[in-house]
Amino acid sequence: MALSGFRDFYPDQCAARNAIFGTWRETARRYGFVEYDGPPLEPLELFTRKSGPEIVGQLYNFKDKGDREVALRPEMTPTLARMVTARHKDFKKPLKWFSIPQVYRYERPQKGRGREHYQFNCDIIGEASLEADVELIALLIDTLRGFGLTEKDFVIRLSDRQFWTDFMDAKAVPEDHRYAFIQAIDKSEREPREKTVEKLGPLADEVFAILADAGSAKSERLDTVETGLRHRGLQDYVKRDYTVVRGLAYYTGVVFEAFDRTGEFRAIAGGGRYDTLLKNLGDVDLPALGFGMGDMVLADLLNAKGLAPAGKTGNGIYLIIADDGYRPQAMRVLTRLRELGPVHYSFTPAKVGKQFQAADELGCCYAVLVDAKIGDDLVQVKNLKTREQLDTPMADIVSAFTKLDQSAPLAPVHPVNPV
RNA sequence: GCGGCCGUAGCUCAAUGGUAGAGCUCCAGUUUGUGGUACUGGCUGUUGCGGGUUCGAGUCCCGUCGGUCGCCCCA
Repeated sequence: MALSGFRDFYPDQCAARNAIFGTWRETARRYGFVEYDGPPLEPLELFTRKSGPEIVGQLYNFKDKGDREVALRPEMTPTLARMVTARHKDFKKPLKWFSIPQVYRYERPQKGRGREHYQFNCDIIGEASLEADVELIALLIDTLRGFGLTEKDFVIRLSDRQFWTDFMDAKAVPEDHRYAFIQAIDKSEREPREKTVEKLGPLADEVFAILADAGSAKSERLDTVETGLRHRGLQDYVKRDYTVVRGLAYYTGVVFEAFDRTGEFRAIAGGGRYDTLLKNLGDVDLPALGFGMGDMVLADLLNAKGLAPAGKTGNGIYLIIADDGYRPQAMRVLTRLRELGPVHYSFTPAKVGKQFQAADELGCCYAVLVDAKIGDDLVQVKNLKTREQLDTPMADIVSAFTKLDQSAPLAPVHPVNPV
């Protein structure tokens, strides 16, 4: 059995996972994002520098054989920051990069959360304009739409971290209370009101008024973002909600989280602007923003909506050897068929009926039968769905497939698990 | 780290404190070269593990390990 919190991917599950990856990649590329990757193992210090020593409790970390403190990456942003700051002069701004890393955390597994998952990361670096925020949120929306989800299924809750920073400035909240203040807002939905009131003190009434009526609080940034999304026809996918602050300390501007409308699942995705992070980590002053989306909550949601990508593996062509004496000639046919798509055949002599049954069970669309007629370079091609069959010279094999292809597309020529 | 629920065949589950079973899956057949159904046969268990109560424990009790859901946390 796999370690607690880790997953085995049997072929059907692997195909389903790869289908998710496929939609992620396709959508990112349509937005002009390019893919990058980094090492799964990093110096421990890379993560403590960004998040403080407390994070170690949630990491898979250890000493390697060279006595180096290392950790499996819990997130992609520090790696991205390192890669970008090291070579940022090699790249024209803004950078639009995405990645699908497997990330790890040492926590007790629960629904939608294991000790590893794949996280679709999209970041724009080197662009201060709010147009980038609009573009990134649009990409998030289109990604979810790419799975067949609609505005009835999910909503992006939009907020502005800077709004709260300005608010705390205006109310002269002392520096050492600000983290707790933000935390209290973050938890206000899940905690009893009295507890939040206690934490917020005299500002409680004002804060609750803002949370209850997002329209009462001014944010030009959110006005601009909402207008930009309206121009794209995406206004129904978002809702202003100042309770979203994101736990992370490093966000500086517009932040957002994607939730399913039923509230049954935890957040599907989250992100925002982190304009000062690259300067703090790498001493390169570049504005940046990004989001992350995990595969587990997404898969749970798609399952619940009946939108899970088909995990069926198989199909292709089954090569039937009518008599094992023709096996040598059949191998020549096999090589030719392999140019067209996935081909299966029996490794050992078997009755024709058995071979047809095997073809069936594998979900093959076509059978190609080799018998005595191979002496005249003829093979029998059969559509296993319609049961139609015909003899054809090997040279015309492709047109035979086409001829027998009634309604279904010529499945064998399409890859089964596109990645 | 804390709490609820659950551990019986590969899977889903039965079995009043009294000889551990079924369905599905898998494998092999149903006589000679055309498949999904049907039929026949076969494989698989230290009932998670360790103690205790009892004439007798899959069943009751204690512990432990594992799973799952939630809390904490969420970078």
